[in-house]
Amino acid sequence: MYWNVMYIRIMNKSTLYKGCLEPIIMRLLKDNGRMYGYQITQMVKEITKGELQITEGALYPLLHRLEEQGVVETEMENIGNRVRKYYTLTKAGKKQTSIAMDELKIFMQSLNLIVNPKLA
Amino acid sequence: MYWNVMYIRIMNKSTLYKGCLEPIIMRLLKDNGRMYGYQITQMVKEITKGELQITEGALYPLLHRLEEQGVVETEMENIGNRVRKYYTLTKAGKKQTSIAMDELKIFMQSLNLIVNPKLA
DNA sequence: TTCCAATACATAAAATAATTAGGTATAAAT
DNA sequence: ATTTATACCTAATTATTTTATGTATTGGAA
Repeated sequence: MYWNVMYIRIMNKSTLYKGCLEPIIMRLLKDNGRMYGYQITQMVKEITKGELQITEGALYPLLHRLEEQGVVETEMENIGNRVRKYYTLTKAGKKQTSIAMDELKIFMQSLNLIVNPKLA
Repeated sequence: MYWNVMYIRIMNKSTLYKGCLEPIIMRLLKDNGRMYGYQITQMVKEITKGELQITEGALYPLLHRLEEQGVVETEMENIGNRVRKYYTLTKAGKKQTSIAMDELKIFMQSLNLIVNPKLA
């Protein structure tokens, strides 16, 4: 017999990172090589001390899109009775990640110029 | 007689700042007191050396929403035969801007923790 | 040993926020 | 004279995310 359990989800502390999610994930994959979805959400939460929390509804469709586009490739791994789906950057994906990181840095610098105009 | 002229618009160098536009505008209004729409687009372009370019389609509806919400108030000014619409933060708007700036800073720090994990 | 929380995947509807593409008009520069 | 810059605006579309689901296994606490 199976009972569906409701979980309360408090995931969005900020809506600021629209558009930044993709480069964030690419960066993590670049640093850590091989990751699965749930691991990505946990690592982001840990690194940012809970400030950035990725919702599954944003993450999984994005990962699937990146796979479609050839940015990442996947392999399944059986953990007991459960299946994990690991994601790795492809060669093309690594190139794209470098470009994305350059763009992200420029964006962050630009943001900083606006928020901290004195430090220009 | 009137001829409609087509302008070529190249405005989006990055789609990263979705969600950041509102705090950016609030920050500029806090720093500069009284600004009109076009001036905001030009200042952002100038400060960021052309990296961030706000489209009018994003800016004006956002400014109107901020006015509706009581974050900003407006006054018209006649410049020759033309009308300028100046925006100023309300008292409530200034408070909200402080909060938005705190959030933005935390967001930027979080981004930095992900992009520069060694500097943690 | 039963229940809850955590792990682990996924999708669909709705909301949000931007781009793209138009429209109108004045003033300055070429 | 014509183009570019200034200055406002809106609507349709696109993109991205939240919210709300659904399914299922595993580990720990009561």
